[in-house]
Amino acid sequence: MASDHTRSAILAAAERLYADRGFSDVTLRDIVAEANVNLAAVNYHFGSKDELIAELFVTRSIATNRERLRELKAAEEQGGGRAPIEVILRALVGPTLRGCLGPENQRSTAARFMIRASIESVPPIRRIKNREIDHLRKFAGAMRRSLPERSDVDVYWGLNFALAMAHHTIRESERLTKLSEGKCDLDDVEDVVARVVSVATMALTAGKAEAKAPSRALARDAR
Amino acid sequence: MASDHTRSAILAAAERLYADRGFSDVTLRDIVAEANVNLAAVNYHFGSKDELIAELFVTRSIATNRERLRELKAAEEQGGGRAPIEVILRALVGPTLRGCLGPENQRSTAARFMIRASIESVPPIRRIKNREIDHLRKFAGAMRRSLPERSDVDVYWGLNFALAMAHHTIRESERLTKLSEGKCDLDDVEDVVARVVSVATMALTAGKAEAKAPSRALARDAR
DNA sequence: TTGCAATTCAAACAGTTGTATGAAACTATC
DNA sequence: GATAGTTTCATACAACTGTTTGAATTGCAA
Repeated sequence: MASDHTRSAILAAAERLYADRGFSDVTLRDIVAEANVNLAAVNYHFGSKDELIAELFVTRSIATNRERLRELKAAEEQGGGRAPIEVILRALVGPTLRGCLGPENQRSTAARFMIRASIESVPPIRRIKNREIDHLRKFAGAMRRSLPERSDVDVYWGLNFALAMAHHTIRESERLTKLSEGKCDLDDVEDVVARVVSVATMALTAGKAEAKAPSRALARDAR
Repeated sequence: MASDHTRSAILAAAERLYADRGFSDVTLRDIVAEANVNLAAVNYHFGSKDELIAELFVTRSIATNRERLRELKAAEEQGGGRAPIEVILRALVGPTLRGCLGPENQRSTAARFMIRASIESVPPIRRIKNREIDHLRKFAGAMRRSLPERSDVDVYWGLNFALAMAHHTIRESERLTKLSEGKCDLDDVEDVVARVVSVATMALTAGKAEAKAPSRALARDAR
């Protein structure tokens, strides 16, 4: 078999362009130009544009989920099946935040592509996306084990809010910087992670006896 | 001057279609079919597709902002220039949540259109969107007055997280319903508002002496 | 080297998009 | 009721989209 140079060049170029400019205004001609391959190569190697996008998404989805689950599993094993809620939340939002924020040059194309995918929702991705629910269910399970006294509804809402803060902060990072006139430092990723985890933890533990909401100072020093 | 029947039919049809299906896959031909007008009417009345979208967005943006500011102003006047943080947050996220969630038949096309606009970010809207920062600044100001002991950075982060929870919940309402197997009731809008406001309030008040985070029970009964 | 399959390539295709045109229909004023 | 200005209409246009085609080229096995 020949080297799949062309194939992987297309994948890399497509991911980069989609991450930078979104799905809606990146054409096959943009991709093949960036990859320095012929236009027909996309259909030859992937069948169609949609199948290219789908392959990209599936690959990255598996990788991201594996990374998140690795962190989660490590935490649960260390805690004998019950990880602290902060650690679970950190495993949930940390990888994505770290991949999408921080200094320009060390942002991950893969993470930014995944955020685009979660935002723009093109047909080929929407079709696959249902699987991610199974993935989130694993986190919901871990959170329930960590907070057995909490109702399921509250846990789901906490999970929802944690993802909300992480994704929205990534999506609107530019606006937040402008609004705060640079006072909110989006380059300090670990501070952002700490803030999101802190608020989500409060959301999940407030109103209970053992609600030990991490102080703001703690969140800020956690870097 | 003649009645602007055609003009407003186009605006209404466009808003409805954009709200339902997003900007990317609604064509001018879809719009004129829905509005029962001729294809050329759009360019005759608005100049171009982009100007149609821009007019739609500007109109709705002004209306939404006016409603939010009305609630905010009322609260501040009643409190002598200092509204409780919960009330400010409610004025910020309440109108949007109420317009986008709740029973199918009473959802507002306008609100759903605005959410689309905040999600998909097409060029004509992106150009205008900077004004919204000025609008958010007014809320940031009110929040600072309400929590004078809090640092600016914390206030901006709180504002960011409040919007995050509201918008993300709207965007991913379907997924949350599926994930929770219907346990999270997205039709109970006032409960959703209460949860978002409650968590955002905690985020803004935790770690301080007067931090009286509303109990979960309070949030749930606030409807 | 010869032969064959896999890959690349330029070119063309069919479909859709937003926009422009010029004639027709309407509306109001005198 | 003729006229001038506005609005509607069918139609055409040019640009762009993803995809297909068939010939050229390549790489490898016999």
